[in-house]
Amino acid sequence: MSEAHHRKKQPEAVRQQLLEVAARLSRESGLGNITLDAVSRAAGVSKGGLLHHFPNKLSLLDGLFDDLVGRLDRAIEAEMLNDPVPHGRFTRAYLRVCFNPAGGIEDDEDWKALTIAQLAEPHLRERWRQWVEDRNAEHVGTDSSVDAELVRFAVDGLWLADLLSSHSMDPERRHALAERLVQLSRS
Amino acid sequence: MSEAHHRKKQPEAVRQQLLEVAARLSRESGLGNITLDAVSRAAGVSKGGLLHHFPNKLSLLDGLFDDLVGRLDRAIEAEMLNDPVPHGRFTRAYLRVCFNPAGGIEDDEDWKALTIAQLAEPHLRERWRQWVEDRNAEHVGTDSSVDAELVRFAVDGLWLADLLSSHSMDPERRHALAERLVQLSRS
DNA sequence: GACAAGAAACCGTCCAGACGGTATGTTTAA
DNA sequence: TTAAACATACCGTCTGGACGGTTTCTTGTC
Repeated sequence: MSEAHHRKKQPEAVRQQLLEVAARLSRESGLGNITLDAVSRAAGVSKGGLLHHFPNKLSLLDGLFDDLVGRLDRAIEAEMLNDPVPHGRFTRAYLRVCFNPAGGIEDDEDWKALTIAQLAEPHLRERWRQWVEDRNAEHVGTDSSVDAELVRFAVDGLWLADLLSSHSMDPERRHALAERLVQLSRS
Repeated sequence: MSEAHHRKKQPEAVRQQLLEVAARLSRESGLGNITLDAVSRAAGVSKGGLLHHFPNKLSLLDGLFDDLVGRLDRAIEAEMLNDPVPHGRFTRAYLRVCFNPAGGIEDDEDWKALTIAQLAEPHLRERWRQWVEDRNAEHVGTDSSVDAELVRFAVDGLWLADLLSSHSMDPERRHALAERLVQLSRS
């Protein structure tokens, strides 16, 4: 008859907590190396409790993906609402969300490392592929120019560099680069 | 008294075979999920044999990294020898090596997936970070302009897109993009 | 509003298999 | 003969997850 057993039930909070802990642990030791034991322990939940929310390990990883993509989608959508120019709108929103340190998405460092970890898992890489494909198809009318594509590639590259580099880039240079990319997205 | 025991000894070939198999398996199931058993079995070597070449799992992963970076360095260096213009030379070589399907590096698909997998492993991510930093420092005199940096970012982004997309990009568009990037590297 | 009754949200235990690694033997090459 | 290049057997630990309980929440009924 443990104390934990008697605490108030708060399924959504526990679920979120599990996802956050899993994300943090995967940053420290790699997504493939996290264990249900470690996640549940660090989240203050029994393994049975974890397995109640995510019936197996794969579904936990999928949950991580869904959560991340959901936040990303919402952040992009919010940015797009502030942009009156249709042409290249999605590309600019993508740029701003990925570019800004903590712009639109919380846990900036965390979610980058998490994304990379997901790209390494073949199953989740396929889901990312699908996401990119869907986004491109969705905005094919406004964001399919060569320039727009180039901008998005550069954003991805800088995103990668951000993840790798220990010290962030020179802010001024960073800003200049961002301006230039925005300009390219309008051409 | 197994057959394998009696075959001719060829340590270097076995070592290379182990690395290749490990790379292939990591593409199929993720780098963190490969096992010594699976690698040794698929390579036609006993686990003891594998552990003779790589005393533990970490050293196998490091070996994978060393091998990949070595090939990358050699391919880049070869490209640089063909380029008479000093300014932006490293960036163009980087571009050509990463851009060309199977240009300079064999097993094109394999090594891309492997790189991503390595970026997911914190320990190897640090080693990649060091590599990038060293290359940038080495060519700081010729390849540190904003444009050069932008080109390298775009290359990384396209490299990522290549990895994700099932069907490769339209060759014509790809070529146009490459031309443009080369041009940018000269400015 | 009371109250049964089922569903949902957990907990604690246990286990079969997998995994990394060791210890030791055997064969080949120098 | 010696060292390197393998093979075989085995061990301790870890891990996913199945399972049966216990508590809280929700819902329908009166």
